[in-house]
Amino acid sequence: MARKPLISAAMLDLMARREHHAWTLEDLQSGLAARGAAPNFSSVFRAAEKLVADGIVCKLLLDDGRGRFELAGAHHDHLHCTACDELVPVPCVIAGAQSSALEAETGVAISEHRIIFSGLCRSCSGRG
Amino acid sequence: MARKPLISAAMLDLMARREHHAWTLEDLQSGLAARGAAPNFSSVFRAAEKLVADGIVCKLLLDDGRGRFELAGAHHDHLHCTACDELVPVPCVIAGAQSSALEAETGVAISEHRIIFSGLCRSCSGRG
DNA sequence: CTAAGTGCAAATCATTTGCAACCAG
DNA sequence: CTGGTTGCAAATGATTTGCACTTAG
Repeated sequence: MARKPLISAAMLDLMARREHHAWTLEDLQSGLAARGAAPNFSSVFRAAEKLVADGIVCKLLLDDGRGRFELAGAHHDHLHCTACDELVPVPCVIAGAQSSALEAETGVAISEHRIIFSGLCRSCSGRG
Repeated sequence: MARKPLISAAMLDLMARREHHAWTLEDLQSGLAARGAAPNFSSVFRAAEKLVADGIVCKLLLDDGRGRFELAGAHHDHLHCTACDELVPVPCVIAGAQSSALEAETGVAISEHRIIFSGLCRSCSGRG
């Protein structure tokens, strides 16, 4: 067995700490570095992609062009805080009926959706 | 006056033809090329960015990492067709009440949102 | 040996920027 | 001359890939 846990394992462990809800590769690399490991960026990249391939982690791309990785789980949407740049989870507001109505109205067939709200997170809005 | 219209003007003209709802820089360049102009990629890029700066065009980034430009207009959301890769407009399904409820529930302050549905467009779903 | 996981360097991709040439006023 | 456009080449930023090395099984 390895002296050090595999990067992917350490990564999951790190993500479970929820310092961030969604992590950039850089977040992951520095987070791992802070916890003893000092993995190469490529290794971080590959470990993250592997977790995505295994369905343990989800990846999404923001308008800033940087990917973010989050632990997979129940569906939810996100708010991208314009103040602190965090991507925070928010419950989904799209009811099945709405998407059905949209399908009926437009003729499209919807399989999933992704919503990014922009604004201030709880902390930055002063209500945190 | 220029013999050829400025790229930005030709670009708007091209976009108004709605061959696509949202155009990648490559779409714009090849579209312009097909209509006589054969602008440099950088020029296409700058013309598009200028239109965005002028508020005439909106830019958005899909998960494939490529930007798409669309004529600015009333708010709407999009469906990214997994079959033909087109980004088609769909009416917004988020009512003000819903976003207010979400703000009240989570403590965030929402200024805007962006929804990308994934699925089949009208044509590809066979209802087109 | 064999496959998985890593590190390092080099390659990709999609822009973005620097700079000199051009053009209408 | 002057500012706005362009073309071309080089620079960026964020991944992604190639390849050799190590190590558990």
